[in-house]
Amino acid sequence: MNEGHLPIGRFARLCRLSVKQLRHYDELGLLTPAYVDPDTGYRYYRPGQARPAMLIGLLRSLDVPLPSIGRVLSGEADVLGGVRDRMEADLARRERNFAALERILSEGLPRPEVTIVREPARRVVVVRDTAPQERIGPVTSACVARLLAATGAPDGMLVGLFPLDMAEEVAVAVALETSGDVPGTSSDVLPGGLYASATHVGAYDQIPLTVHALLAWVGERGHTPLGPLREVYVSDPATTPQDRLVTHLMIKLDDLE
Amino acid sequence: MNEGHLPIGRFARLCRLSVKQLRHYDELGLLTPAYVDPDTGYRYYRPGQARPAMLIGLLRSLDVPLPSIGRVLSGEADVLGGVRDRMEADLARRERNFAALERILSEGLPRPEVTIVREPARRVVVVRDTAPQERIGPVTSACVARLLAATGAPDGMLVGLFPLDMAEEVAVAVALETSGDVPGTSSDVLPGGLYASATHVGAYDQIPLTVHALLAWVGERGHTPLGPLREVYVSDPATTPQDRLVTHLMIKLDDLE
DNA sequence: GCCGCACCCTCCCTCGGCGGGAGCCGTCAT
DNA sequence: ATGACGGCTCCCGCCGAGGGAGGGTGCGGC
Repeated sequence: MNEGHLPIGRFARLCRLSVKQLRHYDELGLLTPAYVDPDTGYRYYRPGQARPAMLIGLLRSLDVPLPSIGRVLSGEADVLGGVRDRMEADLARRERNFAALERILSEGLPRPEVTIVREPARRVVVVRDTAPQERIGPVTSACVARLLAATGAPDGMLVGLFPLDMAEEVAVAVALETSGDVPGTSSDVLPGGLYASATHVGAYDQIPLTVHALLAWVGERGHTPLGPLREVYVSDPATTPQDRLVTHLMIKLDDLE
Repeated sequence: MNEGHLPIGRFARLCRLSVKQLRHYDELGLLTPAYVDPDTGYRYYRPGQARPAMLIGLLRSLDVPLPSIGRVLSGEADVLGGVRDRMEADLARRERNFAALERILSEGLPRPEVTIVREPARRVVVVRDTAPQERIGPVTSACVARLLAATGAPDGMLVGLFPLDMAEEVAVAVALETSGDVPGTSSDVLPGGLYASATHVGAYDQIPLTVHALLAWVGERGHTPLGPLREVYVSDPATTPQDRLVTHLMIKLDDLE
């Protein structure tokens, strides 16, 4: 019984894990000691448990969550694929955040000029979709492509519409001003009225920076923004460098007194 | 007193924050309500507080920690620069982890062949430095450059020595086998004896994968690894593609019985 | 047989940034 | 006056540990 059984401290040194970690993994059922003394509660491990123990350490060092590691250890397939996908999305988000922070550091907080403009109601054709937050960019591009494919050449301003409260799934819409109906698309009317408007210069990824400044301006004056945010795409992203893209951001205001 | 004072829920909608968040920021002193009713404890905010509130929201959306945001709000300089540096290091680490996970997914867990070899004691010249974990790569390269600059052409095997327990600061050493003293470097002797050895093929970033496999092999047999890990650099990273780099990993064993 | 030391046990607190909910009270429009 | 909200405080949970309190054990030396 005592042959080759290691108490937790020795086993921890062998596997380069802490005693706390081993107890935690025992508690979660990831790595049960080969023998637990029923009187004292002492945990004893066999050297053969070093490989699964170190596998846990390896995967943890790669930021794989413990529940996923548990499923890997129990032989479930495709667990790591899912982890990989989540890590990839997380990585992309962090890269965007990092780029935004660098922009703030080099250019300061965006303080765009905000103006109040009176917009007429506009008759538009609309293409809609939904996307998780991190896929908004490509999904919007796809909507634009579908819209332009349906209408041919653009004959009016191209507008993106996004809800202000960013939930898990975001309803994305792209609208193009038009004079008549276009088959295969839904026609709609964007409401007119007073809008607060600011201009964003830079990559589409960093639009949230200017949106925040716009909404701060609106909030400071005690207005409540209404309805979806409008993004008027002024530049052609195919021919303009990312950091020169111009976008007008507009939000409808409630009663202006 | 009531002019333009908003209760917490209305202010939360205005700033696109949750009531919970606003209470939390109040508790931390990041954003104190303009007025708190001393009888009821009700918090009231002014529209002018929307800008700092939304700044908190913006920075949080970029993963800036709340304590750092607090220092930004109180006008401290260079806070975001520090945050940026930490984010950059974190991002690099996550990218390495992601690459390692992709390797595991495409090639499976590394299961290198492990052999026990008898090594002679080797007389070497050594260059030492210390580095935080995430800077081990470049610091090691710099040590190699210094070593080669001091010795001229390499006349023996090039070895990296790394402690097994990865602490905050890691002592890095690079050794080159030599027959005589070289001025300006320290001379040393690598101990001989029995070593467990495995071969890593791939980027230096992913050496930990094979190290884990090697140590698992050692641990499974009940041996305790001794002293620093040796990495014998077989390939020239200047002329070999990253995923073909060959490195021998060796660890001294205790008494083999 | 006994001492001491290293080791082991369980239980609880801490960190960050909230979300969820219980249980209670305030505000405001009808 | 009444009900529908909305506000308040307090506590728990998440994740993956680390830290420490307070107490029991294993083993070597005398």
